[in-house]
Amino acid sequence: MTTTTAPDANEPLPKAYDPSQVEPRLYAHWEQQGYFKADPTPSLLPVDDPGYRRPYCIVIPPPNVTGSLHMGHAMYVIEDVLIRWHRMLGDNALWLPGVDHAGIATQMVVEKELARTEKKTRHDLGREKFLERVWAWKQQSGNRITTQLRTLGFALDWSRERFTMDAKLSAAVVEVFVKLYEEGLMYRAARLINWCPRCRTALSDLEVEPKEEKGKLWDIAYPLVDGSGEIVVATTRPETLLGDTAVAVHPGDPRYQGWVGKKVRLPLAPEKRTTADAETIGNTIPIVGDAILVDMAFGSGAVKVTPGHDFNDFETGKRHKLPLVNLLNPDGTLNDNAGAYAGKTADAARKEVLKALTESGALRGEKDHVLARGRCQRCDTVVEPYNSTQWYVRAKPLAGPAIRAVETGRTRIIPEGWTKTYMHWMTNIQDWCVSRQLWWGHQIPAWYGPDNAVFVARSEAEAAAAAEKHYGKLVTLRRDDDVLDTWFSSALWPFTTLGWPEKTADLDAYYPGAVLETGFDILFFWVARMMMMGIHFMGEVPFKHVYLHAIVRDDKGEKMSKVKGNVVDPLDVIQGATVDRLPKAAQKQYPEGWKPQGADSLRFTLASMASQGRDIKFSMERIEGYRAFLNKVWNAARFALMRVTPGAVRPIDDVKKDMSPADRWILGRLQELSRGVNTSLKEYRLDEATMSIYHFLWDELCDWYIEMSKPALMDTTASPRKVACEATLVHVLDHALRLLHPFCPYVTEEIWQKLPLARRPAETIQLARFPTGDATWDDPVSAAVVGTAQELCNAVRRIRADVSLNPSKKVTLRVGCTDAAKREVTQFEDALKRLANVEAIEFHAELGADKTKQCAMMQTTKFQVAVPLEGLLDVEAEKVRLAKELEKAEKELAGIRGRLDNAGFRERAPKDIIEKDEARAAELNEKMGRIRDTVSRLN
RNA sequence: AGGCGCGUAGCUCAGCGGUAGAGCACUACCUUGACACGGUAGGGGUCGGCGGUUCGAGACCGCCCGCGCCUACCA
Repeated sequence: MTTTTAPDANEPLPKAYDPSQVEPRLYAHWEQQGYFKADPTPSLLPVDDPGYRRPYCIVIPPPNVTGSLHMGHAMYVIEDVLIRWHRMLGDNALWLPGVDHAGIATQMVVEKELARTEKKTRHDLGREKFLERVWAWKQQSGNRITTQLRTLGFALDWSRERFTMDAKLSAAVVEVFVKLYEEGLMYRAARLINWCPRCRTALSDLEVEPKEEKGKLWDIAYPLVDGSGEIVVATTRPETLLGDTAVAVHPGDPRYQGWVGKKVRLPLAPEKRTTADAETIGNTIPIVGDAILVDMAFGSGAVKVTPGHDFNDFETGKRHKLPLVNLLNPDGTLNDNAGAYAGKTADAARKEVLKALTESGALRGEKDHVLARGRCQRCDTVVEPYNSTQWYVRAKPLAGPAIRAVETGRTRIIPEGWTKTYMHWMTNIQDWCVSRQLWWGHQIPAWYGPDNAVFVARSEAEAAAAAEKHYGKLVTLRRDDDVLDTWFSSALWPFTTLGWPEKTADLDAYYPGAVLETGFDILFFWVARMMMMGIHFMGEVPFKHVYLHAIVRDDKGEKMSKVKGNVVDPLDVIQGATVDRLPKAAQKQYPEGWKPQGADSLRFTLASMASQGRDIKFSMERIEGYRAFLNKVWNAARFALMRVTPGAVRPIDDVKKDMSPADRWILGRLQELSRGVNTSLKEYRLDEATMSIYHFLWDELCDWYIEMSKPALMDTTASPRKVACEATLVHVLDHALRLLHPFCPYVTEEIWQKLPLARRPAETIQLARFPTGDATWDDPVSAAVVGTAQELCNAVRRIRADVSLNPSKKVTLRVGCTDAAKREVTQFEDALKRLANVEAIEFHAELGADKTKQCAMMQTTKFQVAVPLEGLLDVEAEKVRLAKELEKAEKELAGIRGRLDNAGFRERAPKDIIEKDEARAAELNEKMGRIRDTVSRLN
């Protein structure tokens, strides 16, 4: 295996950058060298100790252990950028990797597999054998995720990799459960929950997705028992009438004055129904008055009340002490309370109920109605409100401190707009149902005695001891079958991963984390709950910042999902993919499949799109564009390595006196860039940072600095100017690569290792200091000089293009300008000749008529530029061209004039704005005068 | 129903009180000794609509239209 990071410096770089030749080799080397491994020791020293290093910790949002990364996960690049940036700043950075057991999702996958291959259910196997299968599945597929994370180049400390079901983390979950129980924050209660009949488990509110569908609203007449009339109720679920235990009307409704207290007979309902309290009731139910449930204006103003199968009705039932009739079996079929309909599914029962009601004449109307039904987030099955006994976390006492932590700024949410959403949810928080009727997960540490007395304990032995004390004798205990919601263990992730409940050095050094970075879609699921648990168990917030990034969508803006078939595997982008692996929509556009783009291109693209909006649309075109950018950077380095004298260059401080204005300018720009990148990163503006790096490297370094430096670099002897130029070029590349490194670790490391640096500050670029800007290199004077040269160069190029002069044809230049401008420009004469392909430059104070004859002319702020065309000049075309220039200037001047002529503007606008406008107006006037002059000479 | 967000060049998106920007795409010319994954130049926008604040408004305020998301409810 090749592990060298310092390939032979004499070996020229390949002409084009090929990530596949670089990335796997470098990652293996980095990991082997332990560059990602963190050590808490320096952060445990006193802050004023010279060895102290500020901790900077991010725990990864754990992906599903048996899943596979999709483009959304590739957004981890944000965390990698932050970690690499802080490590280079000298902070003690830890990025802690790990995976999550993903209870329902994983169990479902294994159950499906079991059904497919062996035609068995988990019950056929039994709990123990089934769990063995899941663990085997986890072993088998668990590596895929970590391989993907490595391929993306992430600087994760693999020595600290965690899994939510590790023994230690599982023990921590039990510890939290027991503590919450002891504090009265964990309780068991019977109430309606969301039940997925397919998964056969309870779900939390957040795991239910309401989806609109077309349905019907039926009117059904219930006859009064005393025969004095009937009451018509409306319902979207007629079959639930079998579970009705009352009809509610508004107490103030004139239509029903005196009806409250009367009884109606439920059509179709069996004569004996068993309530949740194991009492038997019949099929006559009372009319109750309820102002909360009933809206007089809706329908008939009378509502059937089904406490067993509707959340509002459940509350109504409590208010009026109504019995609760459960109609459902756990699999969603109707039970004996449904009488003749027992054993049928709800849908089948509905049809029959409607038929029977029609026949009896009780059905009074039917109309179309749009309603939203909750569906299981995992399997899309319609979720039923279902009465059952579950474990709950009392949320309000935990939410209070989590609200205050954000109010007081101990945790800051970025972008700020999400703060309001967080507050709103926290303020209206409901108790959290945490038990799930699954097998894969953390089994609830509760044991039940013969009389169902509950013993919550850290172990079976502890529970047995408590039971013995309670009963005064040994009894057989039965453990709670259920497991905890996956998000319950995820909520503990920021501290259990660091060793809690043990007091570890990691916990001391790295808690609270610096930032929690994730998609906004799990703000409630995860972020809010980590806040509550972190504060409660650690006494301190789990992280100082919460950065919520936008969601990656496909190129049409749709959320990526397996169902839609638009999921993109980041590895397919990095390594390339055959056409059959592409999303359907992309197959037409890329019939040959995807070419490999490399991890750096993907990383840079995602970082550049990580703006503060809500959507990130996946775009292959942009990735291709940034691959071209990295190739450009590669070639700039290739050029430098080919041109620079072999051996180490001098440090820039040694050659300062020999530097050209271009050298000083690019060094000044580098400082400005360094400051800008740090500022942007501090505010999580990765998009801004990538844009400024891109602009610097391509537009300023490649297009101007390198081009301007070529004459000096081509010197055959080691002239002072050449030495200074080489030092500058290598220094700028060194530092620009460091700035780019957090985004593109591979290409930057590969190039950096080959640079002939004066001083190599570290064995890897990821441990080199991140540039923060050194103001002593700021040089506005040189910047102005370069600006002047660019102005002249641009004018010549523009003339060439405008008169369609072959770019390869050399021209002579006549320039009219002040002595000062001439002095500036002559410092770049060689470079200018190259850049504009000019043979010779004649300077004049003023270009008179004799000098502009047969010339194409251009007037810039500082220069009159004339290109002699000896008989080639098309006078008419030239007139048109100049007229266009004139028009452009006139338009600009008109705008400024409009402002300057406005009395209000002159009175109220700041002075510097007015002065700027006046100066520009004067410039434009001068320019226009010269253009008019030129035009008149053409005639 | 309430909340949030978005609507700027063909596409994707920055800008958020002082002369309309970038990338990609497009057009013309160019195999100049790092790079055709390149170079040079260029075209293209009454910044969703209507009002208001201001000397000045994509930018701030109000209303409206369109799209998206979240929360809650809909017998």
